[in-house]
Amino acid sequence: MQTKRIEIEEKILKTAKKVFLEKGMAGARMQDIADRANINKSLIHYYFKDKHSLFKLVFNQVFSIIAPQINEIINNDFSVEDKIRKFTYNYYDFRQEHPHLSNFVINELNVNPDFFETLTCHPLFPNIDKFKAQVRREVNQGILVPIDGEQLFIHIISLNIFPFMAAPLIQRFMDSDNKHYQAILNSRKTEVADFIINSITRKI
Amino acid sequence: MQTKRIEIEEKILKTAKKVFLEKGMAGARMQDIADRANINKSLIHYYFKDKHSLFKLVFNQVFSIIAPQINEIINNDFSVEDKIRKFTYNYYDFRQEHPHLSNFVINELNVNPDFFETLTCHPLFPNIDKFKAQVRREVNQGILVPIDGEQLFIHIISLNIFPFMAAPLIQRFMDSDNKHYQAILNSRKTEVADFIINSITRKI
DNA sequence: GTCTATAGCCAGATAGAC
DNA sequence: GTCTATCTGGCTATAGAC
Repeated sequence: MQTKRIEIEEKILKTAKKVFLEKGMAGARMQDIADRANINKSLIHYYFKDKHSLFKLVFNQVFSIIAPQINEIINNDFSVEDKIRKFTYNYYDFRQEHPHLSNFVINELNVNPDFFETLTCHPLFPNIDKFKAQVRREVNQGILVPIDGEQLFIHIISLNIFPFMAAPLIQRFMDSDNKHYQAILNSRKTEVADFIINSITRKI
Repeated sequence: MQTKRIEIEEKILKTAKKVFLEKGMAGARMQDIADRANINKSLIHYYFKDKHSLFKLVFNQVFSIIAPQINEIINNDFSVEDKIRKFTYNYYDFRQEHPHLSNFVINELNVNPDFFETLTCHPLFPNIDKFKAQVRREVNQGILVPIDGEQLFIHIISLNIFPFMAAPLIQRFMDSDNKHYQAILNSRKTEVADFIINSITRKI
């Protein structure tokens, strides 16, 4: 039955994604994936050859979720300010849905740089040239203070992504419970955008 | 010979640190540590019992390098502005010396939250209460625009740490080579501080 | 203290029955 | 396609000679 085959493939992929995201490539166990998916371990090999093949599929799939988020800053038609507000506002909900994503990608790429080969030819792989040009334009128009588009791009993603990546650690620096830290993250939906805009727009 | 014993212990620790930082706990191999340290694998067990004990030692040692960096923002007597400038300026060189540190700590804590037990009782474990109070004071004095100390703290470490953590990825978003990205990071030594200060100080 | 040899385990992968 | 049983290799850890 063709549909069942696909169902199972997807169940394995979905579960593998969960396990790889939690434990990373080196820490993940095929048996763990099989158990959580309620299937026999051999079936994973039947459908996906080996651990590495499965991982590469998951890795690309995960990147396909992240890439559009980044591209939103780069490719839509809003002003720089609106881009920042929109991205910052949406990022919180995105993280609620996909908590481990960026930790996973960044870490695996650091541990095993070979994976870049898989990524850089990805159809959605972000390139910030358009954003750089837009920033230059708005600086020339006097909307923004003089700032380099590359630096601004780094500011934006740093202020948004890092507080989630290092959440458990920062939370302890603040000696606060999970609920309080979630509230802090939530208020960053607007706080971060205000902070950036306040720095880069000309005051009257 | 007592001195030789200590020499070897330190050689193992130093090498173990290197390997754990590169590969993480799950990816590190005892054989790899032995080979790079030019000693017999059994010796590691003789000196440090097992992999886990060795890892915990390394982990705490690594955290002892990071903690003072964070505490610099929190505990010295400079104004908020000077703290930001100083930390931001020094962080680049710190990263040149210890490139994998924060990735390692943050990732291991995400994969295995149990390690927090080892950390939270660490004598240098940072607590940002003093910084919060200082920010509140400077806001009341009109030096800073109204801003929450916790949010500002998160801004500062995000803008500094993340660009290094995600360096390989961001570099490719920019389609630039390593040298260019290093230049970008280097100019952030002052750029980031200006960016923050520009947002949080009152304009004349 | 340092080595060799190996025990013992566990994980990924495969053979082969059904 | 799905299962059981098993192989194979790799890794941690230890026993024991020197």
